[in-house]
Formats: sequence, C-alpha cells, structure tokens
Amino acid sequence: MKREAIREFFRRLHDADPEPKTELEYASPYQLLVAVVLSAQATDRSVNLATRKLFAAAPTPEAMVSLGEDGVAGHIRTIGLFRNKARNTVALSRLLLERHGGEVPAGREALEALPGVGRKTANVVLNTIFRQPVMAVDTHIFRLANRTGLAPGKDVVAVENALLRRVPKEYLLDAHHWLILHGRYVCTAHKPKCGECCVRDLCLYRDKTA
DNA sequence: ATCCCGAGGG
DNA sequence: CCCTCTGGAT
Repeated sequence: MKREAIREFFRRLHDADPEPKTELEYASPYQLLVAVVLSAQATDRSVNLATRKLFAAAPTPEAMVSLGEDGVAGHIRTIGLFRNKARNTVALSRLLLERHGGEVPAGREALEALPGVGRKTANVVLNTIFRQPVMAVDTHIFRLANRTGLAPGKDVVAVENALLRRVPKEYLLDAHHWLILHGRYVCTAHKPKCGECCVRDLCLYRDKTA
C-alpha cells in the first residue's frame, strides 16, 4: 500500500472511532496485565466473563497468590489453556511482589521476564498502560496487515517492524486498537465483511463475493 | 514444530 | 465436523 493510502486508511479508522480502547475489562494496570495473559487464543468476551469472577475474588497480586493455582483455575475454567494460564497468573503475581513491589514494570525486559508474558503481551501493556508507540501484533493484526497490503510480512516480528516504519506517527499510539477492532468486527478471518468496510477501496484483497 | 484447550460460529 | 479466538514455553 502506498504511503498516502496508508495515511487515508488510518484517517478513516480515526474518524469512525476517535478514541479506540481495549474491550478487556480491568480496574488497574495489574488487572490489565492478567487479562491480556488470559486472552491468548480466547475471545475478549470469554475473558471478561472469567475475569469478573477472578478479580472479584482476587483484585491484587497479593490476593492472587493467596488464591493459588487451583483457586484461579476454578474461575477461568471456561477459557482455553486454563491450566497454563492459572499457573502463569500465580507465578507472575508472585514475581511482581518479589521484584517490583507489586507494581507492573514499565520496561519490555522486565515484562517479558514474567511467566506467560511474551513479546505481544508486553507490547500491549506498554501501549495500553504506558502509552508507548509500540505495535503488538496478534492474530488479527497479522492477518489484516497481510491481507490488506498495509504491512506485509512472513512472521509477526516482520509485520511489527513494517507497521512501525509505515504507520504515520500521529496514528501510531492508537493504531493497535484500531487494527484489532477492525479485524474483530469487519476484517474477520472467515468471510470478511468487505461490504461494510470503510477502507475497502484501499485494500489489496477487496473480496469479490461481498 | 508441538503442546496447551474451552466456547462459539459456520 | 471444522476453524478461530488480542500466544507463550518447550
């Protein structure tokens, strides 16, 4: 996609949703971190159903450690990969208390040192909580970047770097959420809704059937 | 490359 | 039945 087309692409997403934000429910940086860890290979809707119960029982890292793996698992059983996620949630909470006074660290290295936190989760926290201009490339953004021709790449790191190079600076801070939301509701994996897409004319794909 | 792993949609 | 959902660790 050409430079001016990319600018127009984000201009339209901005007009449609001037202040995009995550649909994950959370009441603190700690809760956002946990919610993102739980969101791997799961829908936001199912994560929110689980975290409502989980955060009511354990709103802080101290309470999460007390609740324990089995206790956490009991609240998140309806999410896929729940055993790994329960283990990581407790271990991560323990590490936050030991190394960071129970606070969420603002650096990539410290975040990725936490169990269950990889590059994508760290980028979500850095962007959403600390408002840093980074790109968390998840399943939606990877698909959309390649399908539209916005920022093609073989793997997620290649797409991340392509986006950082190509997204205009003034849109970079919110680009993550615009792309996620567009991928979730319009540019879906199966049968994308090209008929109701505001950037269809800029897209490489342009579904023939819609 | 493989495993983890429930719910919802088609 | 199949695929997908804001991945990470081994």
